[in-house]
This record gives sequence, structure tokens and C-alpha cells, in this order.
Amino acid sequence: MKHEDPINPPAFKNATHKLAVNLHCTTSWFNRVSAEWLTPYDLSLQQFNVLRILRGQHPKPSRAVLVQEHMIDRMSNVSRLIEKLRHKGLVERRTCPADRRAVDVVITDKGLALLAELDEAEQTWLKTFEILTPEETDMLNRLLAKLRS
Amino acid sequence: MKHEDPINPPAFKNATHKLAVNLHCTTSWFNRVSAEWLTPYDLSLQQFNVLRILRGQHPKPSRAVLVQEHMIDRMSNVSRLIEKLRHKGLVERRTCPADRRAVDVVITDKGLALLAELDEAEQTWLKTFEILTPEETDMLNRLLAKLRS
DNA sequence: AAACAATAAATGTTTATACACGTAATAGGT
DNA sequence: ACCTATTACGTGTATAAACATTTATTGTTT
Repeated sequence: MKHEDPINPPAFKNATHKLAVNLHCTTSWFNRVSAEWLTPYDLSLQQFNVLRILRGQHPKPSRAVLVQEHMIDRMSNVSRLIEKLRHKGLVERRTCPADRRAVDVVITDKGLALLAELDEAEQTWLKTFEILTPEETDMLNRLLAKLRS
Repeated sequence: MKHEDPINPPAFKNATHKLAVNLHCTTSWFNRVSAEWLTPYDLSLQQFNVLRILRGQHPKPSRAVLVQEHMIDRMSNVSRLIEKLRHKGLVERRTCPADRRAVDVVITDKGLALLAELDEAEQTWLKTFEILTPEETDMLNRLLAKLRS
């Protein structure tokens, strides 16, 4: 892990430039560690998020569009993602009777059980962020939200 | 853009959980916007970074290993990345005479010219982050660094 | 000097992502 | 009822990333 100070000879022009590089590092770091904690469960971060969205609606079915709208990563191929989860037996799909274009997706018992298991593992994963004090956590939440606004 | 509040019914359990989601959003956002500003120049963020690293060493050649070490995203296929840049005429490669396993890579004049052009565009891109006050920028830099430590 | 380990790149393969297009079903206006 | 636009989803394809393996060269040990 030598990615702390990536661009060496030319230091940062200013704090904003430093922030851009810092965000790049953080992005890379976050993708890596978040993938890591899910790897043992053979889930990607997106798959995990879809399951969580479905659990939020359970036992109501969710249409694919609804899932996509709630997803953090905008991503055009929800179909394939859901198909993948279906092959693992974590969700079920059926054509929506009210609107035959749409697809109703529900999380299965197996999916719910997996999520329950993951809830515990998530606590460990969240400890990664507890290196910050509560005040720093709040502050970071605020700054990131402002940055994206 | 409806990714502000991604998971709706079950709100955040606590500030740390909120931070995890917030970081996911930020990651997704950053990847998107950083790709966008380079798209007109037909460069990926990594390609841009490699060019910057090479410029930092110019006119000294850089070995591929050195480039990889300085890259923000850890990534095993520097070879292919450099090949892509070579096809665009932005870098040149030659086997290192001192160690025939290694490859010396140098940025070309065309590469330097492109970077010069990009330096201007980068100013515009950095304005994205100037929504934060200088104090907030410093604070965010500090918090992100601490988070990854 | 020979054998073995370590290093630098390249390559192969599998999976994910982005983007665009195609298809079927529905909604809305006339 | 008919035409058109819109919506919901599926698919095709090209590119990128992750991961392991292979090849060539060098360093090291005996």
C-alpha cells in the first residue's frame, strides 16, 4: 500500500488540487475495501445494495425501475444484475400483471437470510470508519454532501 | 440525478452508517464527473495520471514499475495502459539497456502538448470543488486522509 | 558455473461497466 | 379505434478491471 502520496515530484498546486487527488485516492480506497468485505459472501457492492432495497420493500415486490432509481451507482443494466441475484436464488422475478412491461422483483427467504448474516459483518466493516470521532464523522458527512450538491 | 438519498425507507442507523453510504455516493459521483472532464480529450483518469507521472520525470524515462507505483489506482496491467498511450502517440517505449527486463517510457512532445492543453481544462474541473470554502477544503483533505490511514 | 529464486513485463481469462439500440406494452391525444 | 410517444426492460457490443499465469532477464547461493 504505497498510494498515500501518489504524485510525487510536482506537489499540489493548492488545497483544491490536493482535494481532487485526495478524492481520487479515497475513491480507489473505498472501492477496494468495500469490495473486500463482501467478497466472502460472493456479492458485489451493487448486488448488496439491490438486496437492501428489496428488503426495504419486502414483502412488497419492487419493480426494476424502482430498484434502479434507488441504486447509488447509476447503471443501465439492472436486468443483468437482477438475473445474477436470481441465479443465486436470492431474488425472484415475475412479470407484473398490472403492467406487463414491468417486472416485479422480491427478495427470497434465502436472500433475507443472507442479509441477516451480512448485517453482522457490516458492523465490522463500519468499524473501518470509526477511526473518526463522532464530530469528524458528522463534519465529513456534511462536507461530502455539500461537495456533491 | 436522484442519488442524494438512495436508500429510502430504512434511514441511516447512525452517522457512521450514513458515512458509508455517503462515501459510496461520493465515489460514484467522483468517478462520473472525473471521467466527464477528460472525455473530450479521449483520456481516462488513469491515462491522464500516467501522463502526469511521466511529465514529472521528463525528460528522464520512467520504468513501468515506477509508473505503477505512483499510480493512484492499483492496477496490474500497466503494460496495456502504456500500449494504449503509445498508440495515441503520447508516449514512447524502449527496452531499458541496463536491464533488458524493464521498459523505459517517455512522454512525447505530443503528450506534453496534450497535457499543456489539459492544464487549462483542469482549472475548470477543479472549480467543481470550489463550492467548498478554503477552510472546508482543508478540513475535508484532513478528514479523508485520516479516514484512509 | 549451475541451479534456484526474484523481478519486470506481457498475456489470457473472466467479470464488470458504459453506451446504444431493440422490443414489447402502455398511455394519451385526436 | 388509431396513431404516436413514452415507458420498462432486455440485449449487443466495446471497453475496462481484477486476477492469475507465463516469459524473459537478472540476482544470489553454493
